[in-house]
Amino acid sequence: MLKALADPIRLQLIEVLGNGERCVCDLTSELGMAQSKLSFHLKVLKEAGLLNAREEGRWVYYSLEPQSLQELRAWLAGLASRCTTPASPCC
Amino acid sequence: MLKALADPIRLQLIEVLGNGERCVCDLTSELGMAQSKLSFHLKVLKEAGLLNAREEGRWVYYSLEPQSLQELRAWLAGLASRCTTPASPCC
DNA sequence: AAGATAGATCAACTAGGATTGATGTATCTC
DNA sequence: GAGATACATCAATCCTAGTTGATCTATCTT
Repeated sequence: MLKALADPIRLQLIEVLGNGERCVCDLTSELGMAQSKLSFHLKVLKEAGLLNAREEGRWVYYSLEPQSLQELRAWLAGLASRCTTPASPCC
Repeated sequence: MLKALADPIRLQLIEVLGNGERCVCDLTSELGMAQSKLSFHLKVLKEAGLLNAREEGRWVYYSLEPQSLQELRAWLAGLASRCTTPASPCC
């Protein structure tokens, strides 16, 4: 999942979709990028569980999956809660 | 920063350091990996602002930087708060 | 049914990041 | 000072992930 987030184009997509659902053609024109490229990155994000796809006729609407965002936040919270324990003196 | 997290070895490091500060030699033996490899990944994480390094004599202790974790959580929270807006009908 | 449009998929190419082994630097012990 | 240990860095190789252009499928219009 984190791997999916680690690409500038996909981050851009996440930011845009952070403002709400969008159809692919919107995204294509908004980001001005080759359609196959966009499609590739959407697929990566979707397979990582970060996006929902809603098909409607010949259009597809993508949106962020809030649950996976929540998972990430919980993970980070867990790390933050324990990470300040000092090391026992080494070797 | 997300790019730094997007590597299985670095994730392992993050998980271990999530339990508290560790010295490099600890990490080397715990993860059973080449020292140069470990050093490379620690550097990536440090340059991303995710780790602190505390030098003490000839040892170096690494720990997570809670502030950067907090930044990430805030970012995710922002995304989650707005992402459910439905798309306006397309094209 | 023919043509157009939205979007996915594929194969070939490319490039950036990871691994490896060797070397460098600093600190410690004796 | 000599040797050992902890860690960082470097150059060369390798590999995976992204890009591109073409093609494919499905849906819509007329």
